[in-house]
Amino acid sequence: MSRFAPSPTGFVHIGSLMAALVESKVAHQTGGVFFLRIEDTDKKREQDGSIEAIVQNLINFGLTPDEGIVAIHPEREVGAYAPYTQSERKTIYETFAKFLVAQGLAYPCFATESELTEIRKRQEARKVKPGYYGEYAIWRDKTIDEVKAQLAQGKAPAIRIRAPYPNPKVVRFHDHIKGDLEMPGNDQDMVLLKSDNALPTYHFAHPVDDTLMRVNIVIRGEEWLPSVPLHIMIFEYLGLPLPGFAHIAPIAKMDGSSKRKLSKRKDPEAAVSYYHEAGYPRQAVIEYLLNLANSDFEDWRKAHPGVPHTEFKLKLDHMSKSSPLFDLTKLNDISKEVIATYSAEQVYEHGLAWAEQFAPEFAAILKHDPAYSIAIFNIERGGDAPRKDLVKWEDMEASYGFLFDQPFAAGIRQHGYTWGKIAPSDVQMILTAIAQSDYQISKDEWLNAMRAHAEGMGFARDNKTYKKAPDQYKGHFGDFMMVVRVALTGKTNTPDLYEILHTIGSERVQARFAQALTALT
RNA sequence: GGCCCCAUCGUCUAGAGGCCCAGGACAAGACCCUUUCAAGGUUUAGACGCGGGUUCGAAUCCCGCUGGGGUCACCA
Repeated sequence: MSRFAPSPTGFVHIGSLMAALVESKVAHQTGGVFFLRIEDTDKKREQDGSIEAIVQNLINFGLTPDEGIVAIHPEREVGAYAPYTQSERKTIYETFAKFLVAQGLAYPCFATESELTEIRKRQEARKVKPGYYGEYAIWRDKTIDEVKAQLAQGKAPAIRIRAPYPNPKVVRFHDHIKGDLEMPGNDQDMVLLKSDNALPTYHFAHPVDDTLMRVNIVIRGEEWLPSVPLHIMIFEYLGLPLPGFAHIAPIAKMDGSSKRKLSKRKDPEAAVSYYHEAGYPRQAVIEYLLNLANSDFEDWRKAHPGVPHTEFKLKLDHMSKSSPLFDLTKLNDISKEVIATYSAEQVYEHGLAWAEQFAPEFAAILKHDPAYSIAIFNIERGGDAPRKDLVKWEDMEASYGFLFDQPFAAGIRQHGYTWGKIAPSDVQMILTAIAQSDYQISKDEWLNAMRAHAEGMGFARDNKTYKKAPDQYKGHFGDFMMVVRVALTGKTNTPDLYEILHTIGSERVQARFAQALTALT
């Protein structure tokens, strides 16, 4: 049983997606349940619509939770341990807090914000460690009457834990990623329940909820590592069994000469939505993340082509202890490989889904004649050497748009034809000769026919021949074919010409040759 | 600054005392193939942060240093 427990701040970080991925995998490969719990105890930071965004992102990346908040609507909540939204669990936390107060393990604190900053200043002046502890914990040993007096004035207390001071015992625990760890025990009287709304802090909600919801492994970001002693203390005060822990190193990037955690403010690629918008197939993002999590994933992928990544067994103890640098180039490579495994139908389906959301005009073109679109995506696809030129759906129009009439026409209007070093008169000669030629023959026959044309017009039959005596030729066969390519596509780099010819059909072929010819005169 | 974590090619990493003058992938270079491009094939360059131990033997174990990161809230 594992959980993904984000707070609804309107932003899903790529590191969170990594955590959710690891959580879901670990739960599923041990026959457990992966659920989503919303940690909305800080009402100030909450953003409208962010719960929907979280669920949607999880669904987009194929990490739909089994329980908890599982869908946007209509039936949002599933599972036996509801509610899965912390603000709806208030009485539960209060009950646990009362239990602690009754035992003298927690106490009400009426310290104001200004008193707290005052304490901090004093600690700074004395050069002692900051915080609410020992002699600085001004409400630690107040009498019941003093508490009642505040209450009578209508003041609401925060509930703080009574930490052992000055000699907390050393905490030893095992982390499934980091290994055996030893840290000084907590001696700070941390807040359990907040004064303004009596909602719990993360530190308190985590032991309570994860126990009640039967979480047996807590997988979360490494930023929580320093507060593990506090958490363990709360579990012990409450008399609850400890879950397992696994702390994931954050994903970082280079900023000048220093490394830092991917930042929500500075780095667009920190947002999970970035990948969705750019049109990276979800499988590519997930496989990239899997590769960061367990680097032997790529060996597994090579050995098991076509097998869904859900079959891959993730090993927590193989995860890196240090922060990896995010590498967009590597993601692109993986994405290219992923798309290369897709059938033409799949490319059409995924590409269209992306375009409908982010490029509606191109979507309309794709949908106009689905069979034609699929035929286009079928060029150089399948077989042992599938074409690997598409990284993400965002690039689809640039790479394949010219095979559709409207984008082709628009491209010519914008850039015209780029004949390069071939003289216009030669271009005309080539096109005139080629325009009527038959291509309803095998590829080899067609290429031979083209080569014959090329040689007849003074082009070298191949690059090698040309290089031996460049002065004797107008160019080599490649130069000749480039003229055909540009006339047909308006571009200098395209997939295989023979396949293009057959895919776009003789009507378009004729029209395009004719258009190029008129453009010359 | 205190506490904690971490440290192998540019990047992600393999490596659990001899299998390692350190292996793979991405990126870079070269060559081959080739109707352009993208691929594909072959190939080159590229790392154990430093200093001490332990040991017949250390990338691997221990100590110190250095460097990087995280965290020190009534945010999560």
